[in-house]
Amino acid sequence: MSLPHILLGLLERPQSGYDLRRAFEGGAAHYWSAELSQIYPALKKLEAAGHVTATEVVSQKGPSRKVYERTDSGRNELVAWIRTGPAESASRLAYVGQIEFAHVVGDLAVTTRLIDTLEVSFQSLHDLLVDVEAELREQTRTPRVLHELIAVQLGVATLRARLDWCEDARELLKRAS
Amino acid sequence: MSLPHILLGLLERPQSGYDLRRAFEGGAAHYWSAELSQIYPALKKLEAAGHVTATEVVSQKGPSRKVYERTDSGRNELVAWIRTGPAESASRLAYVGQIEFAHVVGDLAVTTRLIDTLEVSFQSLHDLLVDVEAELREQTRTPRVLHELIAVQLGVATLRARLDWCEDARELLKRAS
DNA sequence: TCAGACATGTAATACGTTACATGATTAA
DNA sequence: TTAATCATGTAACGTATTACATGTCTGA
Repeated sequence: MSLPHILLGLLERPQSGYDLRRAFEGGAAHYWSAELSQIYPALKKLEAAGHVTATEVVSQKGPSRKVYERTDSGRNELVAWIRTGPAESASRLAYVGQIEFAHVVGDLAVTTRLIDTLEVSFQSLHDLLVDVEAELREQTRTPRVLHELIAVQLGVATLRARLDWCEDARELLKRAS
Repeated sequence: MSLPHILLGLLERPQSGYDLRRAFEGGAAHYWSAELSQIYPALKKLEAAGHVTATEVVSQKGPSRKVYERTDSGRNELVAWIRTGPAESASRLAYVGQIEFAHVVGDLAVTTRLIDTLEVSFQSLHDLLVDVEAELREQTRTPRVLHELIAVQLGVATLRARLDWCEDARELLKRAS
């Protein structure tokens, strides 16, 4: 049950469901994602549980927004979740399987193409996270900023490692052909 | 629809459902996982589709096993999947959120404890993968071995990066306290 | 004899994606 | 005028976890 807790965390600042989805396309993309069809019901359940409150706000552009705000109860629930220790779950990176099994194709160029395509995705997320990291470095080092910095650095480190791997893997494939 | 394809890939060597689950606890753990309750129905569907065949084999220990073998049709399906390009999906690493939001706890020691616990998991998977990598390095460099090596190196590189991050993050937290 | 590994399965529940439904505002 | 973005929601379907159900063999 992580999505509700992730939403509670992101609601450090009051936001609408629509805003929260944009977080999953931006700085939060490296660790979580959810569709609007999952976010809206999740927010309703959090409201029913008293963890957030909703306020209808007239929007400048488009229909009126429902801005959600975290309550003390929601804050307590978030703290309790964090105190239970790391919420680890299994990785599901199908593309690694595709590479591992790609020998059945009988054409190393297919593997190289897989890696080239992956590299583009890795690079764009990496660049985005580096920007987020730079912004955080310019801010006063409050506990909040410190934690955000640590979290984004995990993403940057992971993506740097994967980008390096792309080069190394391509080199191994070139030597083998 | 990745699980069936992952299973087809792992069935490079004929195996039972029980065997396949053990793969997800071993060398395949860094990119995929599935429970037996998901594996058994998936194998049945693959059999119905003609992508695998099942053979009942009497076991030395315990009840008789159902050993699945990939057919030509299954091999073609696997190749087609790999040729469609990388199957990318969103990351879901709730523990990164826990760290990002941990400032609400108001106690940096909690964040440090999260990182310490994560480090233990990272280390054990890292060590396992390093062993797998070493074994592959000793084998003749066939295309199959080359691809397995490349895949496992992505896991090793990712985990090395995360282990380094654990140290760096702890250092930042120490300076801040 | 009893716990743990071996071995296969189904059922209930929870989580996540895609498709559907509606409508306003803005910029090209 | 028409496409894109803003904004909220439901329904249908697919994927994954937990719990249930059954039974054998081996070693302590």
